[in-house]
Amino acid sequence: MTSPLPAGLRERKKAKTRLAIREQAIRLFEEQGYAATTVDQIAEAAEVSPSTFFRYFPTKEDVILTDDYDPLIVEAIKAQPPGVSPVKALLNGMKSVFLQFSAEEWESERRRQRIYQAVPELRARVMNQTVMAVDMLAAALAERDGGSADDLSYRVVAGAIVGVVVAITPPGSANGFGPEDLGQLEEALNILEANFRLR
Amino acid sequence: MTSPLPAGLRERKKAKTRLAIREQAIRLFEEQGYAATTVDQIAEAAEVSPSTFFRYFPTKEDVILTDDYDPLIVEAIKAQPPGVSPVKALLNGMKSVFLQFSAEEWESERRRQRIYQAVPELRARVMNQTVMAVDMLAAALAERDGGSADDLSYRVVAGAIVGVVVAITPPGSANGFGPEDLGQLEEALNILEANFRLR
DNA sequence: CCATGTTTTGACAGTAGCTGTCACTTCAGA
DNA sequence: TCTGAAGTGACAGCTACTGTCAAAACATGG
Repeated sequence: MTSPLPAGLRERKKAKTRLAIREQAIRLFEEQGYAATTVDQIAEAAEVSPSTFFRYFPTKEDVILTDDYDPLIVEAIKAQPPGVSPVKALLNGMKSVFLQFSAEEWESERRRQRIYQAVPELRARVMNQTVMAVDMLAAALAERDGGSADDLSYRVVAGAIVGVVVAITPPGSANGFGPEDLGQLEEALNILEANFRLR
Repeated sequence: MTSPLPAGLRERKKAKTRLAIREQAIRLFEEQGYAATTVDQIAEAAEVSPSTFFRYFPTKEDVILTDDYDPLIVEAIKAQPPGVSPVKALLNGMKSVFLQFSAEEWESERRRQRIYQAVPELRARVMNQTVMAVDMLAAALAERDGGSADDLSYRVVAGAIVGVVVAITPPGSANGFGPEDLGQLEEALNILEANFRLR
């Protein structure tokens, strides 16, 4: 009865169902592989009908693709004062979100990443999301120091930063990105930072 | 990029069939949209059976995804002397390939791009290919001046460069990348170059 | 506590991408 | 011209995904 936010019984049940589907899906993906697992199996394991599955997730891919904290990072970046360099702004933004992760959140995230790193079609979708983050980052950087998001300079800086972030998580990284990798992220961004003059 | 190697009749016929499938597919995609076009329709238009279609292209997506000149660009980059900066090496490499395009090749490439820019699932695959180009570029840059491809610096530089290239071709660009866009590419890379100190 | 309307759900049918198999045709090389 | 290899087409089957519709679960006003 002591639930944090969800007011109605309906909302609570929905959240529960969604969680159950995702958990069972990830479990089955780990056990049998992504392609070998059918939506029917997931639905049965989560004790819902196949049609209900698609009501919660538009496609089978979306079970893995959903990522809740990208917007949080964007907010954290915008909150950085204008004096901070673009690279440091992103680094601080990412750290401020990731450092608040609980052990369970890290573990869950790591499982998610292991799956999509291993499945090309999922990885493609995630990479696309990441590429689209260039737009968000460029806008955030522009807003932060009152410039125009259309300014090519912002896009270049944002592209370079995102490119570096992507570059340090190659397809082969089997264990996913964990707290122990924050160091390499910082190192890579420092290399970039050390060679940037802009702003 | 015309291969004057019609060795056997079989090879010629295969190339012809492949070309016919791709041409009809692109035509139908333009006319009816990607999702609304079935493989059966493409097969019929190209006068082959549906099973033959899948023998030439593993998936419907592959009709659009195939890109022949990425390896050419990599070669052109490796050919750049070590004195040239990484950014200039990539720019020169890309130019040396693109500037040899005929009007037909540009037009074909533009149609291809228009389609995958409009279809999220295709765009995702292309973006993933692009991200994987970071590895190739890092390796090419390392090989060019005799360093190790594992050196984080190379990955950072490669990531930044690829990030910038991606950043200037946003999802909305409806007309695709054409010869008239080479200028903006050069401009963006110059902005990056102007702010790079490394090497 | 009950009657109301709204939301959620499950069953069913249908489309299309993709895979595998098998026999038939077409071509290349000796 | 013969023989083996490669290309082709028809067919069957699985699964992701969509749409419809009626039943069940729930929220709300009386």
